[in-house]
Amino acid sequence: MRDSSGKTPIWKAIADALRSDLAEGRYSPGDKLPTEAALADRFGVNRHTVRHGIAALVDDGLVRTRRGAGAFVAATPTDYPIGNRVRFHENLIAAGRRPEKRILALDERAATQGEAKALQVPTGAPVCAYHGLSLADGQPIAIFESLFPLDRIAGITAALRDTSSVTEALRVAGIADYTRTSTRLTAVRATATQALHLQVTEGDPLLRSSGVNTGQFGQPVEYGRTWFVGDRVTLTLET
Amino acid sequence: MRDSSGKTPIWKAIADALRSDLAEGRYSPGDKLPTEAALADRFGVNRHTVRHGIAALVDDGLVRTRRGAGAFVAATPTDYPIGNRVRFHENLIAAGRRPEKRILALDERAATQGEAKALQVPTGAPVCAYHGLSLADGQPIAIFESLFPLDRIAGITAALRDTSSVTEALRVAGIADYTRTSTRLTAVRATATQALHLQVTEGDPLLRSSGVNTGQFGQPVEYGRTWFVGDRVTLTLET
DNA sequence: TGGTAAGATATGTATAGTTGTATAGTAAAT
DNA sequence: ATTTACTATACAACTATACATATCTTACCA
Repeated sequence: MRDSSGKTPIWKAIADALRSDLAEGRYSPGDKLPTEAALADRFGVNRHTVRHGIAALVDDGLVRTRRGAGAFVAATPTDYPIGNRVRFHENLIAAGRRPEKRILALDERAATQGEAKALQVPTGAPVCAYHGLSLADGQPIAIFESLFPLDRIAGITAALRDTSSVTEALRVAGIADYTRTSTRLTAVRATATQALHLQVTEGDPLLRSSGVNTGQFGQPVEYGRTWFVGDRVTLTLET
Repeated sequence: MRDSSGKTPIWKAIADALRSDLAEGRYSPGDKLPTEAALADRFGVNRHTVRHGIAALVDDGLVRTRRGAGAFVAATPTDYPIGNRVRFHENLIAAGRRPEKRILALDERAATQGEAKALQVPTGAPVCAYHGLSLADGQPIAIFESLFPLDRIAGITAALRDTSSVTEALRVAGIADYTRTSTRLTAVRATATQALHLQVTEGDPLLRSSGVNTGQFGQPVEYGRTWFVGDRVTLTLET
């Protein structure tokens, strides 16, 4: 790697070396790469030169870095710019209630003004807040937050803890049938905390879906919001 | 160059998130906040980063912590800015075919590979490209591009020049009835030229809707894409 | 009923390690 | 002379882990 005909920059040689390591399967998706200091020792260069090489991999989408933690092999070593976006052929009605979930928070609290309005309950009424992360093939697809009015659905919190399926939990809690009244869609920027969970960069475009599900007599039983990663998800509306 | 993290410090983002929770009334004075560990899970960060955020709230006098007990709300912020509200609503079915249009370009050219695939014509087949801008109250709402296969619809270009209404133009061109097969939605960044037309900043989140309209015998007669400004539009899906 | 001890929980503190950023400097190529 | 590639150093921000200390909960016993 030292003065090899002086043509290729050192950082590019390092990037290529790491790239071939990835191609050989030496590291699996999610694995942590050696630290910058270790790589600097191994290649006999300055840490910044290694950083330059890693930055190239990050730019290619092969690697994700996290301050204080390390550099990790990205979930999808092969970039699917267009083809695989459509893999999430989910019906909009099912938005956010598919398998492969990770519960981030599940608690009971008082409804804020906006939430109360959507659920048609008085402000401050007790609600169950279900906050989580949806993944596909280990890759974050969306984060969601569902709110259930505890006045109408009593045991929903415990039910959600068991099943982690909204449909199932509602059924256990006594809501056999429910329908989505309307869905609203818009595009927003990822906040810093959203970006952390979704493993994107702050400010990246997200597709926000919000809607209310109502029970048999038109009473709201769930107010749900979902933020999809624009790069990874295309919602398909069947007519 | 391109790093994987945003600009706002994570601890500050967490502090802001908690602050807005307080402002929205999720927690009342005297209430106990979630534990540091729970918040660390929720935000996907280390416990110390959460502590840093909470420390900021303690410093502001909003929160009081007691070792071994938890963090409790001391006061609620009064001057926390609430996010800007959505000002316009559009029906998804009417996406891109509302009055108040401004034609940006109307010409005939060869279809690209992706466009040809959507229209089910050979690559390079002649199409009519209808490019325009939708406004409401003088403010740009969306830009759209509709493509019509000239092999199937001959006089569409001239018809569009007269009416500027897609439905009307198709009727004039001999397509009396057409239906939208499916609509696909995702979020993208505004390109420089899109940003210019829409009077937003490059990189702002846009809601992209794409779909195909098919004629009486299932033949695609139009491939349309619309980019809505996320800040100004919420699509509402009626069920 | 009431008190106490044990264990689980939760915050506080300490230390070390890792990535991100900023600044300055050196050598070689253009 | 300016740019480019790399080195060198220092510090900031976040992570990881361990442990101390205060509080709450529960069970047990008198």
